[in-house]
Order: sequence, then C-alpha cells, then structure tokens
Amino acid sequence: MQLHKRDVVAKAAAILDNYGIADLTMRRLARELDVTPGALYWHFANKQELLGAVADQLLAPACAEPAPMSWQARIETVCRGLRDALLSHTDGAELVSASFAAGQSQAVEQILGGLAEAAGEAGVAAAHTELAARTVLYYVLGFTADEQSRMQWDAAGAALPDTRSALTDDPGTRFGFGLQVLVDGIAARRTSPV
Amino acid sequence: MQLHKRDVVAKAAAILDNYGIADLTMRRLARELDVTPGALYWHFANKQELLGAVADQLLAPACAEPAPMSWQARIETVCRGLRDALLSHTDGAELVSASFAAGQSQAVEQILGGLAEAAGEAGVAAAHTELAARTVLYYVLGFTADEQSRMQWDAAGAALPDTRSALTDDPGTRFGFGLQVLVDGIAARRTSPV
DNA sequence: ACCTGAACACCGTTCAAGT
DNA sequence: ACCTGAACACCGTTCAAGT
Repeated sequence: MQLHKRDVVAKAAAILDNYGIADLTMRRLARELDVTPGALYWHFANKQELLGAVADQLLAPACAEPAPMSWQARIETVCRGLRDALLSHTDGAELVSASFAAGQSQAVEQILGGLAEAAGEAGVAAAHTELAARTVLYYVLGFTADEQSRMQWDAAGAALPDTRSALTDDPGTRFGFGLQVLVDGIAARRTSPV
Repeated sequence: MQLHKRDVVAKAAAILDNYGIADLTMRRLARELDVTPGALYWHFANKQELLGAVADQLLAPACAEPAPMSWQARIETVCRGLRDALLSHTDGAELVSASFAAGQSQAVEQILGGLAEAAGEAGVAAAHTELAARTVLYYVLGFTADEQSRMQWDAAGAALPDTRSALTDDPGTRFGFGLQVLVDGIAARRTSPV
C-alpha cells in the first residue's frame, strides 16, 4: 500500500525511541518501511525536512496555549512542557536542537512566540522580547540535551550513589534553578510598568 | 616525516576554517596530511577525541584567568572571551557544543569552573554554583551557534536591509542582553551576603 | 613504534526507468 | 503520481601485515 508522510514520521519516531538518533538514517527508515531509500525523497526534500517533521510531532504536546496566568508562571509552564516533550523521546533534545538550527521546526518558532509574549507581559521592551525568548530557549535545549545524554551514559554505567539530595540531584529541581535565574533576570530587564 | 598530534590538530583546524565542520572528516583529514585514514587512529582513539583536541586548541585564548574584578564583570569577561573564541573559527560553536556534550573538552570544564567561582562570589550557595555556571554556558553556546549558522546563511543570501539599529541588530549587543538577564538572575539567587 | 592496504559495514542523494 | 534499481560519492573504524 501507499506510503504517507504520517507513516514515515511515525516510523522515524519509533526508530528514535528504540535505537536513538544515530540509528535514525534514511536507509534504515526505508528498510523498516519496506521501501527503497529513494521513495522517501518523493515525500521529503531531504533528511533535515524529515527530521523537522518528527521534531514538530514530538513538540505538539508542548504547543498548547496555556490558560491565563502570570508571566512568570507562563514561562515556567512553557519551559516545563517543552522539557517534558523533549524527554518523551530518546535524543529528543538533540533532534529538536538540530531541527531548530536548521530552521526546520515550526513548533519551536511557535514556542518562541509564546515566550516572547510572556516577556512582553513582564515589561520587557518590544524590541527585546524575542531576545529574551531565545535566551530562555537556549537554556531549555542546552539543559535537556545535557540531561538526556547523561541519562544514556548512566544507563550503561554503574548504579548511582545514593547520596542524592533533591536540591542538587533531582533533574526537575536542577532545571528549576536555571529557570528561576532567567525569570528573575527578565524581571530585572523590565523597562515599562506592567 | 612523522605525524604528530599537533600537526593533525592544526590541519583539522585549517579544514574547519576553510570548509566547515561538515567537511572535517577523518578521511579528508588523512588525505590532506598525506596519510592513510588508519594512521589517525594511532594518535587518536576516535573522531570525538580528535574533535575534542581541536575544540581545546580553539578555546585556549578563552581559558586565561582574568585579572581580579567584580563577579559581574568576570562573568561578562569570560562569556565574551568564550564567544570570541567560538567565532574565531568556522562552526566553532557547533564543534565545541559537540565536544562538550561528548565530554571531550577539558577547556570547557575549566571555563565552567571559572563561571562557578564567579557565581560563588555573587553569593550563590555552593551547592548551586555549578548549576548557575551551566545555565550561563548553555546560553553562550546556544546564542553563538545560532549566530554562526545565521552568518553562513547570510553569506550565501541577499544583502542585509540597512534598517539596522545597534540595539536590536548588532550581535554583540544582542549577546549582551541575554548576558545581562543571566547576571541579574544570578544576583537574585544570592543566599549569603557577599 | 608507526603506518599502509584492504576490507567491513555503512551513509545521503539523484535520477532514468518502470507501473 | 509514486516507487524501484542502480549508481555516485562518500563515511568511521579495524586490523593483519609491513617497515
């Protein structure tokens, strides 16, 4: 039967989850779909475009507009949602970072828009809201890519020492620290009254 | 004559500068050094280790300990030095990000140490200085990788519109905005008097 | 000790030709 | 319109064998 874009994206996501981004190749994807590599190029211009489609599917849950709330809560909600989405698939942060860098993720642009809006509500000058949004995004992508690569290293390595304290070792708490830094920093950049 | 590590790293840096990271392959590097690809594996365990050595050479100018100054100035100095080093070679930010993610850059760890020290001077609790340092690093790497990939896009594309205002378009100024957000955010995280 | 030769197991992409 | 077959131009890594 016919190959559809959505089947290709779904199989790509499955490979990502089961084997990681290094094994997500056009040839392997074609093999698992029982087609020739060339067939994929009828549906996607190139590998980057295909990866962008996978990234956007992965980010769909993080694109929902949140209910009205304070700008601080909105930034926190968007960032936690983004991190959760990235963590939901193996190498999700790496995939999304690459797609963003290649300008192939419409979903990231949307998330960036939401963050910029929140920065505007915080009182950041209109000319700087986009900068504030990008600053936050770089943090979320950097932190989560790091977190996810450590998870893989840990999974293959020794057991964790049980001297864990939530304040320094729980990834969610660690993530929150940087988030708080950024929220406080944005508050300090306000140029207009709220 | 004999192949030395430093010759390999120097030639790799030259390929990076002239053709970009996509063309920095083990086979091409070997060809330009007039050796067989296998020869490189006598000197380096794998490609990641070699790229780590290139990253560390590139970052050497950013590793100098700065003169005594306020913690704010120190963070700014370290970050500007890091960005300058990344911009000094084509795809420098991408190379360093990859080497850092692979745990192959001793220089990045050193820079991270300097940032953590500055956070400590700012009054951030000892348990959190490393988190603060990473937050800053993710920003510098993310911003600069983005900046550098746009440079390549612009170089191939149309001329820039001349409606440029330094406040929103000069990359150095744009970089400073996020830096200020982080510095102010760290100041807000102080738990002990300075 | 240091390097070659040759192989192994792959890549992304293109495109004439088929159905 | 959609896909195959086959090619093009590559990859990283290993390792017996040479010097």
